[in-house]
Amino acid sequence: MALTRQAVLDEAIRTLDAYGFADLSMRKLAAALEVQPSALYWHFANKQSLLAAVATGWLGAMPAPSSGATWDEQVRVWAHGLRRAVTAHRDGAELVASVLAMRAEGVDPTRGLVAILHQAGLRAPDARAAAATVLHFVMGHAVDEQGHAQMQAFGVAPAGAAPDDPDHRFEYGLALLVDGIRARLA
Amino acid sequence: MALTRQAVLDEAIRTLDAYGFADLSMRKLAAALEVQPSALYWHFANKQSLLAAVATGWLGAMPAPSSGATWDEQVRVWAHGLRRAVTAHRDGAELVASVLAMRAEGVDPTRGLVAILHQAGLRAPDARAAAATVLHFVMGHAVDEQGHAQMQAFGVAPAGAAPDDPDHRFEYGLALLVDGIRARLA
DNA sequence: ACCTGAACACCGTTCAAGT
DNA sequence: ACCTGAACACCGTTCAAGT
Repeated sequence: MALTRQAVLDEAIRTLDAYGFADLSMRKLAAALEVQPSALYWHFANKQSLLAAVATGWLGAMPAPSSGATWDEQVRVWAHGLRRAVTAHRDGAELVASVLAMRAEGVDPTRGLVAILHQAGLRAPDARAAAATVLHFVMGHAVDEQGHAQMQAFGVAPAGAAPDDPDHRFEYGLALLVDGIRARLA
Repeated sequence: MALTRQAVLDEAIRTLDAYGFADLSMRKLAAALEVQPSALYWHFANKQSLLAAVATGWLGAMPAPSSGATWDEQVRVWAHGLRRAVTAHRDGAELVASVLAMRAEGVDPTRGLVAILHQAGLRAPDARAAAATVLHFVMGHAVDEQGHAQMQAFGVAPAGAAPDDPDHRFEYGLALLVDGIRARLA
């Protein structure tokens, strides 16, 4: 069976789930596919574009904004959708964050949110700034949450007190952002 | 002259400024110090603890909260202080973000901010959640800003329209967060 | 068109041995 | 105490050559 672009992507996600982002290498991936490392470079220009393709797949599965709801409900749905999309796989948030950091062509989950905020009444530049703020919050939270889960899984629990519930922290931060946006609409 | 812990740290920052975070390796650093790579492991347990020490140095230089001001002004000063601290050197935000992600012992810039927010009237768990929200915003923005500056420096300008001013985006996001916190105090 | 084989230029880290 | 030398177990990527 010929090696397919999609087969590489699927195996990359399996390798990610099995070994984590730090240990997701082209060589490990090639070994899992029973192929030489160099074979991967026929299907992808380099590792970054492979990771970008993985991230694009996840982000493309985000739910479209439901135009029937109020702007604040739409913002909440968008934020939860992004969080779900990037935390569905081990170290997914870290992978997506790394892809966003290198600004891969056309990988911008923010577009839908900008439209929502503009529709709500924010000027275009303000809508972009507010959307970036929400994006940074969701990604930062997701990376933090997954990294923390990873520590516990390896039994490296930090010495301090019991940490706060991630779900509660997420809801609190999101509510705070929504209130901040509301203040700028009035 | 004997190799000193501080000398290693200083040279690490110089190497960072010269080559960027991705190309900051223990071997390059050793070469710059005219020493074998293994010599560094006498002074630091591993690369992560060296990076943690660099980040700790930067974060330790953040201005202490000025207790004479209103809470919102203190939050603004804290956010600007963190942004300055992590963007002072090339890829500084990325380095600090990576250190925060691995939860190095005692590297938590959030302590001062939590105190400010608790003093302002937020319950302790809410103060921690709000502080984390501000932290994620500042770090996300700083990583984004420095990554973008890097692209331009290498002449890889993206095709789209002219990007918004980072300073404006930062001020807007910060004002939004402050308003959101205010809404939860009332 | 699609993949192998072999190489190039790197990594972080360990550890015996030297001084 | 502090560093060298040499090794171990890896990386991403390129490229001629095979089929």
